[in-house]
Amino acid sequence: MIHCDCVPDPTNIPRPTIKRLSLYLRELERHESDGKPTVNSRQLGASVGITDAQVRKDLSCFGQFGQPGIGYRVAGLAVEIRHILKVDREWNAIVVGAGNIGRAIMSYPRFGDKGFRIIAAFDAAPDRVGMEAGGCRVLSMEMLHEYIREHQVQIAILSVPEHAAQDVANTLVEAGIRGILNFAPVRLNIGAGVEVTSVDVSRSLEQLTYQIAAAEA
Amino acid sequence: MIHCDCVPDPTNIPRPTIKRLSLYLRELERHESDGKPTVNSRQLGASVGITDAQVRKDLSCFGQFGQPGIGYRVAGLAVEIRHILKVDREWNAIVVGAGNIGRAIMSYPRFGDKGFRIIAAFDAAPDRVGMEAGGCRVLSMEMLHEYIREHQVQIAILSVPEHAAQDVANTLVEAGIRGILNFAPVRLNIGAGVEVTSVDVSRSLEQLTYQIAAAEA
DNA sequence: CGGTGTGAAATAATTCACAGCT
DNA sequence: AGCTGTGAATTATTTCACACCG
Repeated sequence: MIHCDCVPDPTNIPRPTIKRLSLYLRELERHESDGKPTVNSRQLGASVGITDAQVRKDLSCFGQFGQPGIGYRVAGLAVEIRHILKVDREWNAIVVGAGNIGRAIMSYPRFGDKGFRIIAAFDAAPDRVGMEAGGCRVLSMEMLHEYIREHQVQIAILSVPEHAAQDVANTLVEAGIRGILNFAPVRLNIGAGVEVTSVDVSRSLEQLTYQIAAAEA
Repeated sequence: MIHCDCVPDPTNIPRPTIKRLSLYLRELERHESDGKPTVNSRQLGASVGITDAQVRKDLSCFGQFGQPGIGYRVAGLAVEIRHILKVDREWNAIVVGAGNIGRAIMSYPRFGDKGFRIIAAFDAAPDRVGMEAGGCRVLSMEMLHEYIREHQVQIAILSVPEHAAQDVANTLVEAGIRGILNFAPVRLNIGAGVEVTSVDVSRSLEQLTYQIAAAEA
């Protein structure tokens, strides 16, 4: 169990590996609350739907965390993965766009458990300013820039309508945001240095219809 | 422009290709409403962030849709892609779990535009039964099974709490659902013949924090 | 044993580069 | 000229298989 602080050159770590890391962590947390002390690569793989070899290969990118003949210590591995994903710290997030999706995000209590603190929300519509959801208040969009700087906000959850997304994203970048979780069905045009991850429900539905049809062919 | 009704053996079509198809379609619809008659692979690629060769390779899995020297007819290609993704028809969907996320989905008007008709919602909590959002009503969970059969519901959008997700999914499968869009952060254990696609916001946030940290290293 | 870590082999996906069409 | 469609080459990812360790 070597704790490696210097993450090895991230460019040669497969993207798919990073995506699976989140799944492993989720599963480890489940084992943790079940009180299971260890887990092996086959069990972990089965629970996320992949092979044992893949699990071992993924983890080996970051260090040697297992014990031959035993498997992985659940608690220890969870700590390692949280460290790799950088969820071993608190992140300040804001919601931008307090429509239906935005307010649903504000109200979801589980983000706080995971270290994502939603500390404010913003909306351009005057009648939404002052609303509250999940214990945080909706502020005027005019305060966005200043707020991000003053409160060291690293992450913005962007849930404005499609047509406003790029403009608002530009403001976020100018204000020094570090990452954007984008719910609008547009590709944001963002310079280097700011990361974007998108969630697109329509797209997911389209994947589903394709798969349904393909399965019965 | 050959319209191929027999989709070639779907097993050898790369998964990434299918994911990109949705992006192409989105972009084509944008061009369509801008009144642009044609688009070439370089433009299309640039707008979704990939190379022109990739665009052509993706499309060539399904037929020959382009015209040398010209590019692709925007409207024609959109029709083809809708056909491939099976969004050239109407799909009946229900929302199961009328919490914050569920109601946000019900209220999102754009799904209807794309052929996804959300025709009902269900919740186990009596105080949520009878609520309305986005023009559709919340029914009792007890009616779920019967409703799916009687109304030919093909897709369920599952937005119940994590601990209930597997149970509800089992009910959906028994009732003959064909696909599930899963918002709960669990891997659903579902037999063959029912497709599952997941949306996991916590996971997306974790991808984001990893990327933010990796970018500055 | 039972299980990890890891090179080597196999498979999948992307990019190149160019013949051929308009 | 301008652009598609596509084999061939390259690069990325997964799987295999086995040495080695507790």
